[in-house]
Amino acid sequence: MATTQRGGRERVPPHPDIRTIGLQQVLEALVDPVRRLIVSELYAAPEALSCGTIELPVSKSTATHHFHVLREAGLIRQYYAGTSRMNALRRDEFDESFPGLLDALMARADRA
Amino acid sequence: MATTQRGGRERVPPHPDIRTIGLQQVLEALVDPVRRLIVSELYAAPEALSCGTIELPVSKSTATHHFHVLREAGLIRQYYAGTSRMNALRRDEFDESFPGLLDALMARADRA
DNA sequence: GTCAAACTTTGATGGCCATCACACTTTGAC
DNA sequence: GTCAAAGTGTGATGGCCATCAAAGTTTGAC
Repeated sequence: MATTQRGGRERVPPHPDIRTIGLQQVLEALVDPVRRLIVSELYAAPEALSCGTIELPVSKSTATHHFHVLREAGLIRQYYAGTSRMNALRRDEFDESFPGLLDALMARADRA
Repeated sequence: MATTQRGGRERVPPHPDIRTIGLQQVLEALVDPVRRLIVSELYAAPEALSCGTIELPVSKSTATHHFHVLREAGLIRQYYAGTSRMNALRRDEFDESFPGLLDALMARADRA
């Protein structure tokens, strides 16, 4: 009893309703270059990617932190596949709440 | 001699070439809610506004700091008119370098 | 010249956040 | 069961940045 899911720590993390998310939170998420790197990889990918397939210039625990922030800001959706955690952009939903924002940012993803 | 302009402190402050400005700097400028407030006032105004006409929830010295950051990020142009400092959005130039970004952000300027 | 208005500069302070190492958990393979 | 792989959680730390008060500067008005 109470083996794996103790204390409300879900295996599928909570995803906020994008309509409850403000511009401030989104900008705070996207101002970090590592997080923008993640988003641009997902933006370019045809499907979900595991955390490990995205090369990041930070430690694993920091990477976890960044994915967490992006999820809380409504930018990505996460789910487990085996021991890997998959990540996908919530692109359509996000575009509905913030029309044009993602495209405008990703158009410049390469140039610093 | 050496009355007003000592030490290279110009009365007309330097304005960067927008093409030299990166997305990172722009986002760092726009992530601050006070600075977004300034930008949205200028976005809505038909002409340049003096610092004083924009009501801000911070002290004067902090306001000066925010205008400085916005100028360095290529978002506004500043010039003196008497003892007032006027501010205007560098809208067309900025749109050329960051197409759609300002519009996408200002569309949400009200909602947090 | 004097004065007030409108900013600017300087220095100090506080809080937040990205970062890491280290220990831990979960899962799939053998 | 054992083991390795892939992340997660927990402090702790450091640096940066928004903020302010106080003193200074510049200008126009009188």
